[in-house]
Amino acid sequence: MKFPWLKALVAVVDSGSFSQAALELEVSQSSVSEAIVALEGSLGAKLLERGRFGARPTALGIQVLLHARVSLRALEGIEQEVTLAKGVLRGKVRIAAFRSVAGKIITPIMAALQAEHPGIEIDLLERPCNLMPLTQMLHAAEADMAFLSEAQFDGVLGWKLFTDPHMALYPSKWAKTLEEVSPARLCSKTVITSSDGDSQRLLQRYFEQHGQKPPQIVTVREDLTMIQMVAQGLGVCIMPRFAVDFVPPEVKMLPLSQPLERHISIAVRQGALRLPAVKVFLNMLRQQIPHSDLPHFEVGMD
Amino acid sequence: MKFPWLKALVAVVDSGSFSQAALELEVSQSSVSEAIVALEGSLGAKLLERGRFGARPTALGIQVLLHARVSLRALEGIEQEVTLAKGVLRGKVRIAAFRSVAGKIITPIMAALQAEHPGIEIDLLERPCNLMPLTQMLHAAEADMAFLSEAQFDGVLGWKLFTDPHMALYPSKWAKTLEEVSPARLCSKTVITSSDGDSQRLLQRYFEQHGQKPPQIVTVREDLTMIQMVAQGLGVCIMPRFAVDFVPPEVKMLPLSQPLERHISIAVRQGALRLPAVKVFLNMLRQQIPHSDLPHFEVGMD
DNA sequence: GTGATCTATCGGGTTTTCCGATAGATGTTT
DNA sequence: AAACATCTATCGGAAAACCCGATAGATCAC
Repeated sequence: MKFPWLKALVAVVDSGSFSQAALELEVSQSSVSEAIVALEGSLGAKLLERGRFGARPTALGIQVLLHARVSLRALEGIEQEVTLAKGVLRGKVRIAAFRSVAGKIITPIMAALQAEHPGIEIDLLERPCNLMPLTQMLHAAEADMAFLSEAQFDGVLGWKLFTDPHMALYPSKWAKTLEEVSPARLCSKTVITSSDGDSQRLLQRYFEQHGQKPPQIVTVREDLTMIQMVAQGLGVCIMPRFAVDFVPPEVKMLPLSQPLERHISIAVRQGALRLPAVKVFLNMLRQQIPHSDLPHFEVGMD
Repeated sequence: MKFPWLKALVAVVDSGSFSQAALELEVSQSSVSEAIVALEGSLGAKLLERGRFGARPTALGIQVLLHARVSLRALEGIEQEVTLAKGVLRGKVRIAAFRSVAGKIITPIMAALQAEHPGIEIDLLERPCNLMPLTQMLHAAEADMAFLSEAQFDGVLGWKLFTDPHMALYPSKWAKTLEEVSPARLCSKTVITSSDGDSQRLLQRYFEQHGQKPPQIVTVREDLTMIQMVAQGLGVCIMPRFAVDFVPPEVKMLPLSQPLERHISIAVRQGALRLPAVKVFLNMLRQQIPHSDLPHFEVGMD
């Protein structure tokens, strides 16, 4: 088993083709091809399905890839550990997050990190959080950390950061005196919510729980579009407060009388908790968010 | 970074010397030396302290080792995955356990495993459970699983298997009619317990909790010796029922009126949960122990 | 001092790795 | 149908890595 073989495998799967992988790895295409052939030969099994389209992993390839990623990531951990011992910390941190978190939490941390540890590079893997549970990216070792919108860590380490209440965005003209919005009142309106995330599912449950027949729910992708729809009087938008960053005067943000909350949490791939860069990131995060459950991590030798 | 370098590093640290490592790896001593020199050179840091004694890791070396173990173990995972896909499962499983568990739980599983998956090899790392928390061996990737005597998983995955009540071993002649033993009664006797495990600490707390001044506590290493001491009338022995496998007629086993229990659990290094062999082991364990919290693990592609 | 037991280094044979060039395979466009 | 675009596979050769045996150097025990 040779290290470059695994790097090639991962690069090919990530980029979708041998030639693309070669570019990313900055080696020749023949090298990549030979590496894969050697790897498959040494294992005695086919890992990639090739074709005109490029290459994709076989069922076995997917399983192997998982271990390969772990192995390679651990090697990066070695380098991080060494550079840390020399005084500067350098290394990559891969974070899976959905948009609102990506923008509001991670950006300031990136800035702070830039100042304090310029060697740390953040790979932000932005994914809609309904597509596939972000925790799965941890299991597959595709990411080191994942922000979740629920405090459900299936089998991975995680901590709750804060609770984020959903708010109602009402057209101002409908809500001159209104101070809060009851489920019953919402039912009579068209409800607009994000198609990202699992707001839609949450809302369904919300109305069921409060004994209301769900109103018409429209899902929209862009936050700005949703708000503009509200401004036009097309309906009421329900979205997490944290995801709202601007409301025009035609729109009024109101709390729900029956709260609907999500719990923003962070989950960590256990192996990643050994990486100095990850520990530093988590410490920054903890500093950024008061009252979270996050403990402090000792970075360096223990 | 080359894998043989890491293999050499791990072997050297595990065996304590370059030459010993060479024997274990079945390569020449010069190879090992060259590998370590190359590794240190490529990292630009010293990882091993050499001397007449052999070699031991520097502070940095210990950190690096941790990642190295993870990386290599993941490689084994690749091979396991491939052989599994070919129909037979082969691979090593490293288990940290204390003696009573080692004997009574693991042995039958080994037998069953032998029959069903003869390719699986079990590395039993038997440690007294008071010396260092076995969970630490998981963090260091020295073991894949660890049996614990408490359901305290600090940061690692784990499940409770069963609760194990402590029993009193009384000289039969003192206990003709006695059916159970109260803390008060114990106080008047010399109490004998194991020096392995944390029975001693448990007992201290036990007496404090039940408002008794602790009696004289003698700790002994060998279970048989303890029982023989009881048979001789030298005192009363308190030990977990699970650790008792034979009592002579001169000794009577009695329950405690105020229960003192330990919770036998199993903890898994998260990365290890990806290894097919580990999943198979856990499934066997689950089968062996009814009513545990252990879930079933799907082995194979998912 | 002698010997035992370590690690480090050197020279050389074998294998691996990597590259550029090129062949083969397979759809797409003209 | 021919030419093209875009993949992966293979070949020959240069450079590098790997591994070994032999041997040098260091350090402690006696």
